Order: sequence, then C-alpha cells, then structure tokens
Amino acid sequence: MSLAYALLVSLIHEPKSGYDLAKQFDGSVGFFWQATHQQIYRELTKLEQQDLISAQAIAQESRPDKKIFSVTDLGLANLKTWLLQSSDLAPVKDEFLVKIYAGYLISHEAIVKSIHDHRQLHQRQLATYREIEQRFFSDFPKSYLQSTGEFKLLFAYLTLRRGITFEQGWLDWCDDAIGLLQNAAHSDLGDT
Amino acid sequence: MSLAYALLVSLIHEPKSGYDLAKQFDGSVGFFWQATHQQIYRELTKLEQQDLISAQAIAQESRPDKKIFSVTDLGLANLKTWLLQSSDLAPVKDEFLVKIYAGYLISHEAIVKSIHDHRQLHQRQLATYREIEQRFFSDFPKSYLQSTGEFKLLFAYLTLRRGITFEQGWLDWCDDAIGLLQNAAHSDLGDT
DNA sequence: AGTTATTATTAAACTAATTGAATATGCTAA
DNA sequence: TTAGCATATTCAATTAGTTTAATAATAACT
Repeated sequence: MSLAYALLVSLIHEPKSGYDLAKQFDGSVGFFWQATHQQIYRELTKLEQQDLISAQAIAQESRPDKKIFSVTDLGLANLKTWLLQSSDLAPVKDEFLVKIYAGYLISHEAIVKSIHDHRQLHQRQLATYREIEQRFFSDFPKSYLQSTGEFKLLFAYLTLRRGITFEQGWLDWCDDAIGLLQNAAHSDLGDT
Repeated sequence: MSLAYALLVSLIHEPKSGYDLAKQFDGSVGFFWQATHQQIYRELTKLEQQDLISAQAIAQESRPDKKIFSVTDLGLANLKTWLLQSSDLAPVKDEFLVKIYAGYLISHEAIVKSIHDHRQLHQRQLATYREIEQRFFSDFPKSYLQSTGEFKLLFAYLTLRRGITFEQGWLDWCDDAIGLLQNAAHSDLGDT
C-alpha cells in the first residue's frame, strides 16, 4: 500500500521510468522506502490501471524504449488525501539489534568486531548523506529563508537532516558500546 | 528468515509460549523485531519441525492449555552461527518520512500538525524506554562493572540505549523541523 | 568477433506478512 | 447471567516482497 504512495511521491517530484525508480527511487525517497524493480514494475502496472499514473512511451535510439510515468490529477488527489492521514511509528526491524541483544552467547571479541563492522556501514551511509548535503544544501537554511516558493527543497532537506542525525546516532552508539564492552573486559581480567 | 532467529533469541532468553511471544516477544526483542501472532505461530511450527525448538505441553486449570517452547542444542548452535554473520544496514521504511518529503503538496499548518502528532508518538515511546531504564538499569553501567558474569543484562542495556537515543533524535528533529517551517512561514508573510 | 556492462521491461515461482475469523476456556464486571 | 475481556491457538485468504531469470537493445571493452 505505502509502496504505491512512495512511487507517487517520487513521480510527482519528477516523472520517470520504472528503471529510474528501481535505482534508488531517485536518491531521496529511496533512502526511506525501497523496493526491488520487480515490485516497482508490478506496482506501476496497478497504478496505471487505476488511472493514478499515466505512461508516455519514449522511443529511444541508443537505448531500449522506455515508458515515462506521470501522476494524474486523480493520483495527485489520492496522494494528498494520504498525506493528510497520520502515520504510525515505523516499526523497527533491525537484525543487528537482535544480534546485540543475544551478544552474551558469543565471544566478546566477536561482538566488538561486529559492532565495529556495522559502524563502518553507518559511517559510509553518513558520508553519502553529507555529500548530498554539500552538493545540494550547502546554503541551507540561510539562503532558503530569503527565497520563497521552492518548498520542495526545504522538505527534501528536512528528510536529509533526519538521515544525518540517525546515522550520527548510530556512530555514537557504536563508540559507546565498544567502550562499555572493553571496560567490562578489563574489569573481568584485571580487578580480582 | 530473521523472524526465526528473533524467536530463538527470545526463547533462549526465556522459554515461553506463542502467546507470550506475540505480546511484544517479551518487551525487549519486540522493540526491534515485531510480528503478528499468526506469523509467530507459523514460524514456531516450522522451527519445531526443524528441531530447533521443542515444545512442552502445559496443562492449565484456570486457562487454556499451552505449549512452552525451548531452544534445542541444535537451535542454539544454529543461532550462534547466525550471530557471527555480519548484518546489512536495516532498510529504513518510514511512511512518515515519505510524507515529509512530499510536504510541499499540502498546507504548512497540516505538515506542522502532522509533525507535532508524530512527535507525541515518539515521546511516548521514549517514555516507555525510560521506564524500563529506571526499573531495570538504574545502576548501569556503574554497578555492572563491579559484578561479573551477568552479560545478558549488559546487552539488553545496550539495545535499550540505542532505543533511547533513537527516540531522542526524533524529538530533536521534530522540534528542529517545526522551527524551520515556522521561520519559513514568517519570512513568507512578514518580510517583503 | 565475442564477452561483458548498462539500460529497460516482463514472467514465474516462491516466501513472508497481513487481515479477518473461528474456536475454546474461564474470569470479571455490569 | 450474559457480555466482554484475557488467555491460547489455528485456519483461510489475500497481499506484499524476494529470487531467479528471460528478453532485448546497444555501448564498450578486449
């Protein structure tokens, strides 16, 4: 259900093909809602049947032909209705935290290593966000407050900021956790 | 796949029935991995067939009979193997962020209201975590470093800390976002 | 010339997850 | 006393998501 709306949001931001959507939705909606190309193409077919989007066939010479999808008036109306509905908290489903919870079952070193590895993944994700920030939002929010109208950017900026503090929160947690585990290891060996 | 391991983790922490598992797994694993009772009962059946867990039928007088599941040696071995494998970043799937991204399509007031509403949900979740912290971990990590052996608690504490900073991060973001939107609204109306 | 990579879409099979009930027992409160 | 609630589990149907791969066109490298 939400996938449909995520696609509408991406398409209203900028009309595009299923292939474009499959590559990270467009580098922004894709950061907080992903799906495989299979899922996307199937959903697009459904959305077209419901007249929420319409396809424009583009014949290409140097590449296979493609279909560019745009949101219809009906689709936009549907989307706006959805936007006004309140959202539940997104259920957290984090395999890594399940593993941490059961960390007492394996060796200290193994857990510290897995936290360290995981930290790197978050570090990389943060770097990606930082790049986007520099490239597109280096003058936010100062410059924003002088110009009017381009609200699209403001909202993209808000979601980006959430991504950044989320990843930073993970990095802090990893450092914290490794510290605690090393303290625990020391007090286990040293102080008797 | 991961559901199976989440169940094993919860059951190794403490053997319990499908019904118990369905009520938030046990108030801890359930915070970062949830499933409906349907899903849980089906998965338990599978796990039993694979000899990863074993059931003990408990006849009860004042209540319907139940089955208490425990993790078998095979189950524990499987679990440990899984624990040693590295985890990908948990994919973020957050409907609320999709709505924020499309916030420019609806009125300023509507967005601010939805952020405010969402903030309350996170506030409540944070309060839940804080209660758990006070009830079970009020002396952490100080007291922990003096005692040895009870690693179970340490790891539960680590996951709880992640939950707390996650929710606090959301609260900060909401305040930030509302502030930015109100500034934007002011500069729109006031400064011409 | 042939292999690999990228763009672009579709098909089929399967697994996981959600939704809505049904069933059964006994307790509690109107 | 009977309606509703908490415990406890199971069935059926549907929807969502994953996996694997087929198809097709061209670019780009070797």
